[in-house]
Amino acid sequence: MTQDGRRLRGLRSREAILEQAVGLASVEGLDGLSLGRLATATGTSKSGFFAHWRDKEQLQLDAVDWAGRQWAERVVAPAMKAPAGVRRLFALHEARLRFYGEAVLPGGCFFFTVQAEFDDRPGAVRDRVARAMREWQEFIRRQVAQAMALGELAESVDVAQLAYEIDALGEMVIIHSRLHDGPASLVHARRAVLQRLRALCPDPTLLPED
Amino acid sequence: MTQDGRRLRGLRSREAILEQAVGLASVEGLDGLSLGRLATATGTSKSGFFAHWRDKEQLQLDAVDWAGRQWAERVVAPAMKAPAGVRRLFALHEARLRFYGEAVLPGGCFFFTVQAEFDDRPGAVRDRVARAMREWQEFIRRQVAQAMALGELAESVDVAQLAYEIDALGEMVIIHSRLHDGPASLVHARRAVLQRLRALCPDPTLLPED
DNA sequence: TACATTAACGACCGATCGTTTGTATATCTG
DNA sequence: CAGATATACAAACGATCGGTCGTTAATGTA
Repeated sequence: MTQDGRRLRGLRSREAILEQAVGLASVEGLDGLSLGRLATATGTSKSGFFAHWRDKEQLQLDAVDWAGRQWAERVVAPAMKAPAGVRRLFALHEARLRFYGEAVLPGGCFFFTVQAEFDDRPGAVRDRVARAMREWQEFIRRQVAQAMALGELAESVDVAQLAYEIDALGEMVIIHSRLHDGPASLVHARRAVLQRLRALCPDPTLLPED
Repeated sequence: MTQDGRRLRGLRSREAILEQAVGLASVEGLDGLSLGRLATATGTSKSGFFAHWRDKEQLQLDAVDWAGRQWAERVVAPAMKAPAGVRRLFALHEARLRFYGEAVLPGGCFFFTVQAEFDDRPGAVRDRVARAMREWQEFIRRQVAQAMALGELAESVDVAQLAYEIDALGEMVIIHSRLHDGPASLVHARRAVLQRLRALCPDPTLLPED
């Protein structure tokens, strides 16, 4: 298993295809994305895909995983550098907004598009997406709980409730920024969470003023 | 223009088709919805559509209008019965959650699905959807401004900011309730807005406690 | 009554969909 | 080196897509 030559080339093009697939799917969805257009975008042939994946659904499942890894690297990892507690919680929110603002994906957010697409459609893809989103929300809840354990959030805080609000305010940026106000919604989403955390934090100086 | 017989039958089936189209589109989107499946669902033939609409896009535009009227009747109108101010603002939020909770549309919310579908796709449908959503958000902002004018909200409130938060918390219910926690997200969304309004209202007794 | 309009249909069009098949070739394994 | 494996392709499959055409019958208008 020297993993080079033919094997390595296979892995490389596999990754390249998945990257393109995630980008395109962030715009038109995982089902809206057709193999023909994906082939054109990657400069390959439709039939070549079936050397890597049994059918379209397998490719979709791998695309979900790839997008999850990208999110972990570009959003979660940078935020984890901040000290645990409300600062890390807010860093997480800011990292997400930065990911959107920098237009890393042409459609803004892969998971948002795919959630809206599959939330009513049973199947393996929906299950995989749901699991990823559950893990993400569980992760936010852990950060909230940790901040509370550190005494950086009022004891009256409902963990699930606050986690829900932070996630909702972040996710809605996608729709609002693309359909109308553009960067203004980024500002709204940032301030909404910042003010909320400052109001609940016994030591507001841990967070920026505005 | 006696408006009966042939003419009336045309209007009736037109409305029936649009109702089906909005329901189906709330699940699979306006483009995801195919004319063949719409024909099956309405018990008519594909080609019959072209007696009512020039092409698929015209049907999509009318579907957007139809969904807007439904929203006005089933969400806005009931809320307007509440007295102006924070009570009407919260009634609006509750009416929306009721609309979702009662599953009036099989996909939960037509506009949510269609926004996610068209936010990156230029064209007449996108413009129509964007206009409808702008009007909706402008409407929420007017309710916030009115509540402030009535002295029912602290003067420090940023109108656009609060309106954004209320809308975001309401809209995110669709994804969360369908993909994982079900009715729990309805509770979260209700409490989030209720607590926010109570905190900003000089006379919290105007609003329910929980 | 005579004529135009309208709703609705079945049959069919070219394009595209996801997928299968067969083939050529480069790379690994023994 | 020999033989299995993996990458990638062109060509073609049946199904479905949005849309056109010609027709039929009921209704509206004169």
